[in-house]
Amino acid sequence: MKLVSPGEAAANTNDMSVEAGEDLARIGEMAKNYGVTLRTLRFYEDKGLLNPQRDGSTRLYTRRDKARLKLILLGRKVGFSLRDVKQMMDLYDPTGSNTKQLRLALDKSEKQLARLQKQRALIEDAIGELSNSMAAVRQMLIERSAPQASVAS
Amino acid sequence: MKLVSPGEAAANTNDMSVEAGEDLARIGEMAKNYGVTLRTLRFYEDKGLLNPQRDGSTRLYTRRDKARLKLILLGRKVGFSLRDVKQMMDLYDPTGSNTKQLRLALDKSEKQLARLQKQRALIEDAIGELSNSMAAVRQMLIERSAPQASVAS
DNA sequence: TGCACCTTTTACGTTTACGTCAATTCTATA
DNA sequence: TATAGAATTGACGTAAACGTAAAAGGTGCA
Repeated sequence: MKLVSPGEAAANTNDMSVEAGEDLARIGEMAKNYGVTLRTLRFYEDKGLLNPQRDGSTRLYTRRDKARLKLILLGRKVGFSLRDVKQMMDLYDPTGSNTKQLRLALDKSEKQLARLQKQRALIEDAIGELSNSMAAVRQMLIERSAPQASVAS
Repeated sequence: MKLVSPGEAAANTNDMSVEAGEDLARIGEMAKNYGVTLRTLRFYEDKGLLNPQRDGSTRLYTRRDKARLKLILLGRKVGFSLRDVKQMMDLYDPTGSNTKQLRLALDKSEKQLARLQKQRALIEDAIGELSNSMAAVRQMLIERSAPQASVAS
């Protein structure tokens, strides 16, 4: 039950309790590699998005977990909720054609795309309003800082 | 202490406990006129953003409250937090030039504008990523729905 | 052997802007 | 007078995605 010492995970010959050639990562390495915190990884597991193996109580992340994490992060980036991501990933079936999964993903994506476009419109609107207000405020400041201009000369 | 009956607030001669010509609105009317809920108005009051008078326990919103509410809603629209809005409004002084208020507003606005632009960039990025993914998914669906095309003929 | 570092579980805290009761009171109207 | 429609306060709930502590167990290295 010896573990890899941190930083040399690649060059080792551990007990291969699962498969040959698997390079397992512990939580710290995962966090570093993917730019997330330990808490986040545990949180995702708690939500059923990840399922690392265990060596005793230590989490060991496989290639599969890494792929899933990548998907989660992509989903997060485009604005899906974790619940959505889970719903889509839960449909994954390595033995089938995954048509249902793909359809669901596409459906959710279309809706999310619409949301994003709406959001963008809102933001552009806000930018416009804010710019207007700023111009007005600047004008008021000018009038207050140089009122003598209309008196002198 | 008679109140205006709902719907005829304009045509009345009430007791003018405050000022002449004030057309006071109760919370329901305010909500309807500004498209917010009662809860929202009470919440804003709780946060010190509004300060309606009272007739007994009934809230009466003055012209001033309406102006403040408009500002709140504008602030909300451009993405300020209520705390920011309050901070800016708290500087308002009817007897002064309000230079400090204006400077603060401008400062906050510049920062908010930067945030909005950043957000817009993020959203556009997300839209791009999502569109890519969707194209990929569509492609996968095509390959799954018509695999006979590469066999037939 | 001692220490620094990694990891674990559990569980409450954070943020923002309200929503949603619940119980009660007031008021106007038929 | 009965009833429906406003209004009140109080207080817990919600959403999402973690943050942050606490207390403890392993482990490699000097």
